[in-house]
Amino acid sequence: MEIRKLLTNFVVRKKKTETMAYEKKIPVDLDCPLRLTMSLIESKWKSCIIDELRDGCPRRPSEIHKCLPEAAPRVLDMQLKEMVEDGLVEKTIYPELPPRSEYKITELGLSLVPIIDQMLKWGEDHFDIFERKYGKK
Amino acid sequence: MEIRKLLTNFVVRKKKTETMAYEKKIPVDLDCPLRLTMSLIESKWKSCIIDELRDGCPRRPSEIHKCLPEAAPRVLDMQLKEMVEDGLVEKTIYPELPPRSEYKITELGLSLVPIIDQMLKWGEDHFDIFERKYGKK
DNA sequence: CCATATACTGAAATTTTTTTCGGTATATGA
DNA sequence: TCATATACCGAAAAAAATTTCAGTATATGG
Repeated sequence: MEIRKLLTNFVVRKKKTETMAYEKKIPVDLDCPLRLTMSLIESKWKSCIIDELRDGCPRRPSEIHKCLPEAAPRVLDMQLKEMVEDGLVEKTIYPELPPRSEYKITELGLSLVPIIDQMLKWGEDHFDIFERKYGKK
Repeated sequence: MEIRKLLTNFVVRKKKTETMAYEKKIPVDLDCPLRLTMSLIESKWKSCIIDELRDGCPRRPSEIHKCLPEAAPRVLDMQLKEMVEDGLVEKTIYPELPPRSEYKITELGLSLVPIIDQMLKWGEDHFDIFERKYGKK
């Protein structure tokens, strides 16, 4: 019974992790418009990626990595992949060697920029409060 | 060496988990205004809590729980606690029995409402895309 | 031939977040 | 006396997200 439970958990976990690498189980939250929007951008780096690509210029993965050096490249890859699936970003693969690909923000992705902007502005306007509260390392 | 490493990890993990219940280790991300704003609202239910309290009326925890039945009560408690720490919400405890307390959005919390609104609107405007893409259970 | 740069991947480790469970306290009304 | 309602808490389990590691492929330049 105990072993069976452990085994089941292991299998489930394994499967989740596997699918996670390819596709989210529940990619977006359709229950509530607010959670829908949040679920598209709340991963650690997605809002930053949108901010990076907002000018409409295509970027190569290595450029994006350079701009967000704190993020593990693997995560950026995965989050970009999800954003492509969600239609926020489009990807072009050039059949060259060494390989080259580019990510470019879509119309849909651009429509999120005003939200990103407001969050940027809010962060700037209230930075001092939180620096006083949590700052100085 | 191996044991030492495991032990260290254990201690760190334990400590992290313990503090987590009381306070976040790095409560907000001060490195970037965008991540700062995100870090205040990106937890699963925080944006919904703000939306719940936006009218300025104080709410008792049990009312908030009722409005967000999908969230585990424990999480709402913890997220409310963090929001109080961050200054987005204020809490009043009435010295009565059975216990009574109320949460009310602050000025700072209210200043996030326009962002919440924009996300709500975006979610409504683009719901159909994602329902077509990911919907129908 | 060999190191390099590039984009990408699977697997596993680690960290963080969320959930579940079992408990605290005490006035009130049956 | 006893169940009820209320707000809350600690510990641990479970789930999810992130990071790290060790690889794949192949044209190009030394």
